[in-house]
Amino acid sequence: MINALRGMKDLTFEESERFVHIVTTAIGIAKKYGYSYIETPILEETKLFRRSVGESSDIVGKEMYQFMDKGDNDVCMRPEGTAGVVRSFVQAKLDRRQNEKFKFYYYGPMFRYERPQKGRLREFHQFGCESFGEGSVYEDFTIIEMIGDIFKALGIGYKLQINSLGCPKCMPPYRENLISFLTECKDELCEDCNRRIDTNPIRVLDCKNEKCQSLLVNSPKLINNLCESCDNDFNKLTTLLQSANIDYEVDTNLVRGLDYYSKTAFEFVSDEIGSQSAIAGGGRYDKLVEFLDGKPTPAVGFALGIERIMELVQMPETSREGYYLGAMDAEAVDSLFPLASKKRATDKVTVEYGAKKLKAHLKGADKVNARYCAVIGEDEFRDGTIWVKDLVEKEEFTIAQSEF
RNA sequence: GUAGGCGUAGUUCAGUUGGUAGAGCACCUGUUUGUGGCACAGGUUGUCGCGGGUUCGAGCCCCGUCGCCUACCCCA
Repeated sequence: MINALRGMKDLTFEESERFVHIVTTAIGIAKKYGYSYIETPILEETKLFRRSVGESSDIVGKEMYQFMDKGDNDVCMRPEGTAGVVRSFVQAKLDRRQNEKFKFYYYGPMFRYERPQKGRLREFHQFGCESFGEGSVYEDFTIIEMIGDIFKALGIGYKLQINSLGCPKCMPPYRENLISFLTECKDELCEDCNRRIDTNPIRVLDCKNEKCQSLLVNSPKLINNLCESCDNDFNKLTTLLQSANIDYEVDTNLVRGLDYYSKTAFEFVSDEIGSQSAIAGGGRYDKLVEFLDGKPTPAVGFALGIERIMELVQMPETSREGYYLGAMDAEAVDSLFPLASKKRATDKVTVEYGAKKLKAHLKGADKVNARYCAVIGEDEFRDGTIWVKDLVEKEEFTIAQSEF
């Protein structure tokens, strides 16, 4: 027997229904916010992710599904969605159309070569949105509000954490500041953090090590060292969230795992799904379009993890629906098909091809959760009629096949 | 990559100090020759993950291996 690869899952029945429910709910809301669908390839040149996601991230450092294809191209299964959308945006020269806004939503599989655990798969699915050309913090607010709408529509509880990562004006001086702080207490920090001081000092902030965290209480906070523009935007964002009654907490240690974020960063978390608690994350990435050879274009985006959300949504109980058609004698089976074709114009129809006893048909109708069980037996076949039973109201009647 | 837990029927699981495997659910049949869900009665289903070792004898003990889960790391 051949099994699915490690960290990859098949979805069927109730699970696949839930998956589709999440995607269609998110699409409906994204459309109301003016987003249109973008489909980009799953396979991209590896350097796209090296340049956008960043060499220092774990995603690029050790989690990429990367290989050489038959044409000797260095390619990679996308580990996240934003890079491909931005690449597409630049390739279509939409960056040249300054003053225009572009809003895209996407969904599909992402791949990261990690150890699977609860809420973490090697192939997983994200729904995401990217908004280009709008530098206003109102757009950051609107995108957070939209995610809130999606979770509300799905009936999911969450906590929202926000932070500002600053911009090229205020981040570098802060970074230097932080490095000197970290260097001073270097000996007491964990091994990983010592490595991070050189590779990505910002990441020390969200180290899970308790001792590190206790030392970091006194570390300089970026939120207190923002430039005027970043500070104004962050304050505006919190004001907007408050007036919209969206609860949030400022998490000064919230650092997104991808290098391209600046200014607003946010994460939606749930405490009901194990240690992989982020159900959505995103932020502003005003410099990424330039990094990928486009004209400077501000942008904000987010992605939500469909499998993680699947753990949280309850589907309404399915009710009986449609028709089950069967015959009790082999020669009557043929006459089911025109009836099925006709009914399918408006209803769900299941046809049983085998001749069976009435009892077996009734059970069959139960099994496919049909509302009506319709059977042609000996009498009905002779008379050109069909027997129909409403399995909910327990009413039954026999009508001409032409009236079915 | 590291650590812990678990692999027995379609499924959820039990299986004593080692004596050639069991239950619920599901499925099939019947009680009812044309009336479902409920009830009752019967019935089918296993390379005990795989390979080796110890033993008269291994689901159980030992070694190895593969897989799954959880956690670290990191992230959606």
